[in-house]
Amino acid sequence: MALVLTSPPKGSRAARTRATEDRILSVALESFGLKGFDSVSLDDLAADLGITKQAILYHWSSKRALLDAVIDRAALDLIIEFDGALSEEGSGWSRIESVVRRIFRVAMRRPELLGFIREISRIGGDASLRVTADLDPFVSRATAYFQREMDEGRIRRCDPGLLLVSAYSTVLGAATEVEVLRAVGIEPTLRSTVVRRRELLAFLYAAMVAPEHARAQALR
Amino acid sequence: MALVLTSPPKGSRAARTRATEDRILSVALESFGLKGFDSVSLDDLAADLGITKQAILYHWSSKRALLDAVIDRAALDLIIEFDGALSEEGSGWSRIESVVRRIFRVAMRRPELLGFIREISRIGGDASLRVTADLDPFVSRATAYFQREMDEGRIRRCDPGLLLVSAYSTVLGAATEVEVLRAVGIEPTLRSTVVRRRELLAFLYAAMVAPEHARAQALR
DNA sequence: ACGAATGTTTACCACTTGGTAAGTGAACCG
DNA sequence: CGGTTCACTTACCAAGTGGTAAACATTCGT
Repeated sequence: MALVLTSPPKGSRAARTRATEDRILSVALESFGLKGFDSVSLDDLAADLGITKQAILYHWSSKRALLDAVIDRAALDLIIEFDGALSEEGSGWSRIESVVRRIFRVAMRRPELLGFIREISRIGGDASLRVTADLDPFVSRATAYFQREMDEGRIRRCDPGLLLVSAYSTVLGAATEVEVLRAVGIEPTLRSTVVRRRELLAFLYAAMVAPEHARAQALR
Repeated sequence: MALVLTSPPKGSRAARTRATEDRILSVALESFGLKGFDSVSLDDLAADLGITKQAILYHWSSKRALLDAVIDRAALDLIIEFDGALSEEGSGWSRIESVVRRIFRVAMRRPELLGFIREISRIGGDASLRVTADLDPFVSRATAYFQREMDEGRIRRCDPGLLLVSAYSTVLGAATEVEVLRAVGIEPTLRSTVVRRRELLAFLYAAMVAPEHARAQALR
């Protein structure tokens, strides 16, 4: 009876509460990201979690409040996934390359995370403001990084914000638009993903790297 | 009494029926595209149209059947919007440029149309299959076009399907990811859209045009 | 050991959902 | 003209929605 993993409570009450809220946020993020906020009822969530809807409403006073919490967690997850790449060493292009690889990895392993950001964009209003605010520090770091790379002539000079958007939507699209891939006759298998990533890197490389720098690198 | 525009029925009964169905499809496309399929109830649609929900269910037997009809109409609209660009004259790059301009125009004037395609991708299943089937002829034309351009050395050689996806998601993203733009500090005004389009064209140009060809063009 | 705080459940509610059944008035056709 | 078809409405319904109230069990502080 000592080590039954299901019912017997482990850890302090506070710890278990945290664990429960964590589980709820996880499942909610996954469901909202894949199916959409309105398509997932509190009863659905509760059923997935093996609890009742009212247990969820105990931790957050409304479905909307739960959404806010999920937004915060998604932003945190995103930052954790990507911020490290910006801190990695390596020259300009290799760092961008590592970010792209990371996005692909996230898109494959956690499609719900990127889907959730899309969903929030569509919901708009306060939800968008919240995720924007949550991600602001990260966005600042990224644009500052682009700016530096441009100043040092390693990537083509242009508006850093727009470059970020272009790169973001290109990578996110290539990583997530499964249906579009299917439409052009590409089944999204692991192998095709590798090919896609390689093509995309070439695409981005040609678009971003400053011509002089590319020539200089090639001559080495 | 003769020219009251509201109530008095005009045209044959068949014509009026067609007009009603057309209105329903228009409003449904707009609502589904902007708010999502599950977020829009039949009552919402009916209220927007000034009719009753049952009038909608008279023309289509279920909400799902209505969705299928909206998919067909969205695909038709897309093809009408874009297919012409593929037929325009002009050299390789200028044709691509005109397609990009057209997508931006559509994204600005009819955001619901591109949003709807995204929504269908998320719904998946039969809905995705349907839109894929609807768009197949158009996709075939586009990839064939890319293939030809590559064969004649006007754009970089790569998988035409992947190139289409990259270009598609880049343009669609830059045109529609309003919230992301906001996050990087760009308010989506008309002027910023023009700037974005110009930057994006440079981005795509650098990525797609074959280097030799670009040099040859530049030397002219 | 005991009362209080905490996390969860059962019971319930008003409202909305997609969908059905039956009725109504106008347009069409003989 | 008279009946039938058509486009649509009014009247419902069962299931599901987010949310409230209260009961209940466990764990905590004392």
